[in-house]
Amino acid sequence: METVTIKDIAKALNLSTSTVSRALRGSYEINAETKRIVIEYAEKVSYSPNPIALSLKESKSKAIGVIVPEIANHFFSQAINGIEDIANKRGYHVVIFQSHESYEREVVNIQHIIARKVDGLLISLSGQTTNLSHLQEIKRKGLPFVLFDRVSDEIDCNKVVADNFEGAFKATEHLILSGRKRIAHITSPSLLSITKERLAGYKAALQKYNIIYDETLVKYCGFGAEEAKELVFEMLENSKPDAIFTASDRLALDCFSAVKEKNWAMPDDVSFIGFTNLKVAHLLDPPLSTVVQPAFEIGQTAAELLLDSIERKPQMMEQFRTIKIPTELVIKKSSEMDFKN
Amino acid sequence: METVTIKDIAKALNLSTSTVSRALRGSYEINAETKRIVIEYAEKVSYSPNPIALSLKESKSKAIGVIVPEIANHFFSQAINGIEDIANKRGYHVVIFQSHESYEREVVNIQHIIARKVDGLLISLSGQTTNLSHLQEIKRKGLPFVLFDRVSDEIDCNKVVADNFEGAFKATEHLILSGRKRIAHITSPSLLSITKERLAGYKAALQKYNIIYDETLVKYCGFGAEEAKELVFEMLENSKPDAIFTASDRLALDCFSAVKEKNWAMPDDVSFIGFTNLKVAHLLDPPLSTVVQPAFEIGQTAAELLLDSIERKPQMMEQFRTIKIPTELVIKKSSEMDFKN
DNA sequence: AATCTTTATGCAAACGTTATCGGGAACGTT
DNA sequence: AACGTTCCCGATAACGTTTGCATAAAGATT
Repeated sequence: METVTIKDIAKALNLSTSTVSRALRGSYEINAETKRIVIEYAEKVSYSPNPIALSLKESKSKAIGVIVPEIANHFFSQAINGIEDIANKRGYHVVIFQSHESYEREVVNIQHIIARKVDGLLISLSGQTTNLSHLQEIKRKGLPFVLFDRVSDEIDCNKVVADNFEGAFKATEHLILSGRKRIAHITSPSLLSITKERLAGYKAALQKYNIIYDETLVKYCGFGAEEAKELVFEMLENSKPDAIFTASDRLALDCFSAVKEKNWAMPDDVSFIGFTNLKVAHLLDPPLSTVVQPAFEIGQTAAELLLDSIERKPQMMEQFRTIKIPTELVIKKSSEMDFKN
Repeated sequence: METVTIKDIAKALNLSTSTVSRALRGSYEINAETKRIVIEYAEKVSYSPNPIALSLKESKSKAIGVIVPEIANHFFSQAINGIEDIANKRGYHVVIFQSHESYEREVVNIQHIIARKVDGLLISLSGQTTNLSHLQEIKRKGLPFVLFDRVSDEIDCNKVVADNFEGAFKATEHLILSGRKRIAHITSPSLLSITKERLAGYKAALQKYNIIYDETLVKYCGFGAEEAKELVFEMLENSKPDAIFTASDRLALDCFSAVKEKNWAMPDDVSFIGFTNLKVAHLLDPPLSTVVQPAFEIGQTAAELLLDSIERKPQMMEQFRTIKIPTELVIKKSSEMDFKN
């Protein structure tokens, strides 16, 4: 793995490393002719500076770290595309890690990634994360970071989220207006902030239309393989909902699948709408209504915020912001008007 | 971003950096008592070694780079999970880059990732890549790398692929056995090796059942947004296929969607089978038959091969291998028996 | 002619770590 | 008393780069 270094150039040209370094960076104090020679030679041997050495010296790396629960999730892979888009435009690399919804993996990932001297972090919390001391720690260290999508109230920092309240409200309202009364809400673990916000939107819509909130219709679902399915079976059996509104890509699919398995017809027996970014929603049977989060845009916004934060002069105190991005309601057959009413 | 270094520990404990370094690595030539003190103190101030400094010194980083066309593609995100699985178990990090099917981005990504001194590379070629000089270059430099899925015949190196011939053969044979005669094959750009192998499998199956190969039934499709759709429209119109067999996740979805848009019934008007890793295939309308590639396992195998290659003693010459992993045929309604025949 | 500027370059330190070498102290062996 | 061992530990160089400082040569100013 022979690589050309500044030293090699210096030796070949009978110059000192400092001169070469300065010539390459176009310093004014180097003779134009010397510069030309150095630059040409560097070009010829295809010199490229060693970013590791730079990182060591400067203690920064022009790289940002991203930690998401799962890249196989559409929402996150699209968000990462948004992050990459901005980061690359501004000259940064993106290093991606997955927590796989595990708190421990989230913590060790953060340690690893910090040790690698990234200039900042974009984090979407794992489903298991309750303790935020690892974040408090990086905040204390002064390492810039932005939370996105899966954020927490328990820490004051920059955040970018979809407007979960609004999305849930619109979805619930739509179900109500299409004649549904017993609307089930199957959602993520109760400690996630997305869960709380969506639940609040759901409740607000019920209230607006004077439907009494029935807590047996709300279920929190963890990340177990069969968990969602059993929950749906049990709910269909006992609570007899006439509509189901799910949070998250994963829940939408698992629950949708479970309803089909029981041969309940959608939308006739039960109307269905999910909070998802699935690209194939319109190809499902029946085509699936969704609340679509602008994942790409969320990623872009989070990256912008982070890079601004990184490049800010240290003296100027930062005012933390929470940016909310509107969602879009896409209605398909799975939640169309209930003609029985 | 105050970080504790070995120097700080040395100063605090009135020792030399070398002693601290050795104590931390448990060297036998350090007094047990001294070791204890150092280790305890390091623990207390939560020292963690600076991997950047190590990389600079050792010229290796315990990190491997992955370059894929698109993480939003199911096949690749699952493959990455397989890669991560092995890499983490063996103490390596994974740095992910996307080429977005662009040759130029592939090249600059490779440059970036090499400059960051990864210990090896896992690459799945972009759809645009024809020129392999960037790979020849890293081969010449002696940097270990493994090609997976999207590989090329034009370079001799380690490769891991699904058994594309077998998968295509089985899919085509299945269509024939269920009564189809005019089987269209919509596939990726002709220069990709997966394209050639799948086409070969398709042809072999036709031949086995004495069906004459009709080249108007084979279409190569690039990565344009509407390309696949128009191709399908045109094909349905002119070539009147009674079955469609597509390569890749992306093509399966785009073509499936196009067939539905034209209101051709599957499987009655046209039978459909795709080469895909879509998790939701069974939820589509109609449920989609697929040739499933063991993406996770391909990722694992490629990572194993790479790490072996990295950790091999330099003196022992490496024998390059190509590992083929069997595919699985999953039949659903979209390609069920044609009762009209 | 003496001094000051300017221009262009080199030297050396620093970032954090480890490996090589060397050496002092304590002990045992002749 | 002289020498060889063993046990611990420290100084230093090195990885590739940038930068503050020093300096040499040449030109400009008295």
